[in-house]
Amino acid sequence: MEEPKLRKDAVRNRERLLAAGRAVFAERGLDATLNDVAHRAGVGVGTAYRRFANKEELIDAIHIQQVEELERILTTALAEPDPWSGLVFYLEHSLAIQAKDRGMAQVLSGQFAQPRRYDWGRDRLAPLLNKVADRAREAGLLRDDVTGTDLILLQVALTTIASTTPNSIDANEPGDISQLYRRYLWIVLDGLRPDRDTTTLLPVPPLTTQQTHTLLGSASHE
Amino acid sequence: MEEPKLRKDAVRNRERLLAAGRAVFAERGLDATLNDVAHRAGVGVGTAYRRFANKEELIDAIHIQQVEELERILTTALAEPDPWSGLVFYLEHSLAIQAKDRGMAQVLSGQFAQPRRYDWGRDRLAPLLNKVADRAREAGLLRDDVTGTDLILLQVALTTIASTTPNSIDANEPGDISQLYRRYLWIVLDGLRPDRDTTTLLPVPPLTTQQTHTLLGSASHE
DNA sequence: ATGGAAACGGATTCTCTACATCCACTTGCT
DNA sequence: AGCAAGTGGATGTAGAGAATCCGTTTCCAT
Repeated sequence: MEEPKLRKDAVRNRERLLAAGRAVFAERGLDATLNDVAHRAGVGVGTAYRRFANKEELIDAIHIQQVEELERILTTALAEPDPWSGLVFYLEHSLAIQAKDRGMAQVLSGQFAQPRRYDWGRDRLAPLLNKVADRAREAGLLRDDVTGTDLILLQVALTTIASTTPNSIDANEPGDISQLYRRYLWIVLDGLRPDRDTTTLLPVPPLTTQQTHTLLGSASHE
Repeated sequence: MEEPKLRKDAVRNRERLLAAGRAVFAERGLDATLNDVAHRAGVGVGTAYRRFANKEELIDAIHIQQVEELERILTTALAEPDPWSGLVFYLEHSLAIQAKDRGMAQVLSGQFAQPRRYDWGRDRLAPLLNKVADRAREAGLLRDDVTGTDLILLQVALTTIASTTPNSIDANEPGDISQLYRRYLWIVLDGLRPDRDTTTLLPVPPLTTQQTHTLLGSASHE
């Protein structure tokens, strides 16, 4: 193994940069500059570029942590005894995170698509998410024409609202809007339940997992 | 009135530029360049800048046409005898247009927010859209906690999917994905109907029209 | 038909912005 | 103490889009 072992201050600065990166990318999205991140970390730009070859690499490092976070959420969702509650738990938490983390939302929605860069994360999360959907569907709590990939796409759609909304300073103030996405999440959830008079026959088939990943991993917007 | 009356070739070129602008902005979104548009119009850049002071002004001119188009759709929706069909008609058509016109989607979703620039259009469409929603709700065909602003926000969310999807050349080819957004539209529509066993109490109140316009008219993303 | 105002084309200039490097100086480690 | 490792931030570079300028062409009123 090649472990050049960093000096103590180098390790400390790497840590600071990661934390600052999370904060800056969360607030301003992934077009923030490595200079911005360095400043926030209280460190020179040169240092930033010695610790991470470029912005991509820093984003990758952060992305790994975030995938692990989502993995924990999915695991918890699967541990939930009621499959529907598990599904709701996942969507609520995943969206809550993305509402506060613009950068993460960008990666997960494929709006920062470096062609195959984030496949690793998707490959890791997809099976768990599919299990969440399958479990609910097989229990008769989720309409039977809906799959795990549908949850991804719906999440992408709702994330738009979550990130359009300003992150209020005080979420209790009247007129606070930071939770607005939850309103639409619950409308969607009602649309996903099977217990209704008439469930509409959906006009288009769902995507395969593969198609979904291709779509989100290669689309480039603005 | 001040009508400097343009020369015949100038009028023709203005027309070409408008058409080219619609095409280019539809395909590539609003970050396309006036140079791009000029090229597509078969016209020099200089000409483009003589006919339209800058990109903004061209976009404005196009935007006016598009608002009128939406107005016609809303009017037709209101003429529909069944209020629910009217609502569906509006969403289907509006989304279909935005799926093919990335630029329009950007303006309507507030992703190209020049602070108060597009208020005119919103002010003009909002009352009609509210009427569409009210009519359906009062007929008991739309859940009674849902308003016109909800339709706007849901539309914004669904537009994300519509514009993430590549505009297929041939919409009949198997594996075509250009209609995918309709799948989620219909899930949402099922969530909007009142005829179900349990309608969930929504966790957040709807936005006022004013709030919605502020939100979409000032948010900056990308 | 003709003269001159209007319009045209597109190479060119201007302005920004982000990325990345370089090197004189400082710090941590043995 | 000594030196490799690390640091800061001014500076260089590159690329992209906006807009202009001016020599040439086109329109149209007389």
